Amino acid sequence: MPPALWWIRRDLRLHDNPALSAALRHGAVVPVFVIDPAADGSRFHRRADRRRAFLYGGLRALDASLRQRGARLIVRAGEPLPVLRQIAQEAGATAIFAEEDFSPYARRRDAAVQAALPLTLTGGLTVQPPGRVQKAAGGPYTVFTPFSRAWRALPAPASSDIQPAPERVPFPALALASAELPALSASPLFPSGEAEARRRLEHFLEHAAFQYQTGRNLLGSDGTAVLSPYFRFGLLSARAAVVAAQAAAARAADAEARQSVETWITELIWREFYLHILYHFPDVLRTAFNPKLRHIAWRNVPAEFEAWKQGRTGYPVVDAAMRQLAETGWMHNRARMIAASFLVKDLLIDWRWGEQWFMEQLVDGDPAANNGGWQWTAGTGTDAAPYFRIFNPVLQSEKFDPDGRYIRRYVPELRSVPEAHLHAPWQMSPLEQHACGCVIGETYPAPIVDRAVVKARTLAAYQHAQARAA
DNA sequence: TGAAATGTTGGGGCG
DNA sequence: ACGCCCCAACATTTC
Repeated sequence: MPPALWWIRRDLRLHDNPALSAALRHGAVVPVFVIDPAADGSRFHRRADRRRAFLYGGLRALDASLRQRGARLIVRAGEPLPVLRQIAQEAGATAIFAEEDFSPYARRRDAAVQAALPLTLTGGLTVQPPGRVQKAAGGPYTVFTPFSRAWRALPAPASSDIQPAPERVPFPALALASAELPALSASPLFPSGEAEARRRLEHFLEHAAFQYQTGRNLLGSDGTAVLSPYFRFGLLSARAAVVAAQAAAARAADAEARQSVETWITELIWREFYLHILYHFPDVLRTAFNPKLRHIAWRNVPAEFEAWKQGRTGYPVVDAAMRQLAETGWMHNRARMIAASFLVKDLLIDWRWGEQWFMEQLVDGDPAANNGGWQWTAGTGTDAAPYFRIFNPVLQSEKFDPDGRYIRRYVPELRSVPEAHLHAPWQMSPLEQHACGCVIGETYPAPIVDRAVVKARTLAAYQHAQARAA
């Protein structure tokens, strides 16, 4: 049999990989990754070197695993179609297999390749592909709860559905050139690779998963799985994760622990929901899903946007969140909601500015999930938070960082502030400020907005937009 | 996966 | 014993 190309994009794994399995059934396999300047230069990925470093680390790990199995990864840079045509010719390949992706760019790219080359797209990015979860009357869901009900009503994946990593990957006896991956320094917090992803999943499902219901909201503790970067590049199969979580739920000690694991599965369904939404409504990347909220009179004050990005808003929990992002390339989910709500509802800055910044900074930055989260926060999206729902950063901080561990970890200027004042340090008297060495306006910024006025301002802007659209 | 204002209820202190 | 008030706790409403 002539060989097949396994075109790798965001499925950097050997286990449970339908594209790889299809290529293996075809014959010898040439694993290919194309460094695509159009994708790398796009609005969301242009400055995202941290994410790129994680991707390249994953490719190096994949190459090492492939070499243990008799194959290797071929890396080429250029436009996908001519590059694939060239490699297919060099290898004498008669088929190309790839995992289907659903962003508008990915769909355009794949359609162009498919028009010229024998490319077969497989599932694997999601447990349920778009189109499988449909309303009874037909058409896509736009509200999460019924979507999740329909998702759960479908036959659950079983452990027998999960393909283990192949023991050998037959590779043609050819000298195929491969480019060096650019050297980018990777974050020590997120060692890349399939093995690390699986270790994290196993560890989570043995411990934190059983207290996930409450633990996931506590900013200062390790209550979440921190798997998002691994899902982002398919170092972990969502289907394998669901099967493993179902097994964990079955061995849970009590109903509460079982419910916690189910809540984590619900988060995976949110991931699928937003991938489905992006597939059915690609315009969400450009404008609000809700047509009535497409023309909000944002204030968009550049200095305030800068303060938000740098974590210098004067609101400790917001600043801790933004500094966690800048320092580590990741942010706790609860913190994402708080920081995003502050940008949109308190500063009245266009949610797309925040979406863009998150995409530049996040190791796990994914257009579907990130856009879904921002539109949810802004109240412009599918199943969105109502526009009048405005987080109070002080209350959120008291509730979800009660001992201030999160704030103290990321905002060193506040480390010596007593717990009672940590969430709203501007309320300290001048005497108290000097006593703990934190002087508002000098060593730590004064709040950049007065929360007493933002609520009315934001409600007016949203109501005005709605009235104009009606 | 909100916050704040307003309304309701019921226990207990007190004259 | 009774009515009155206070107030915490909870429910409802509003944005």
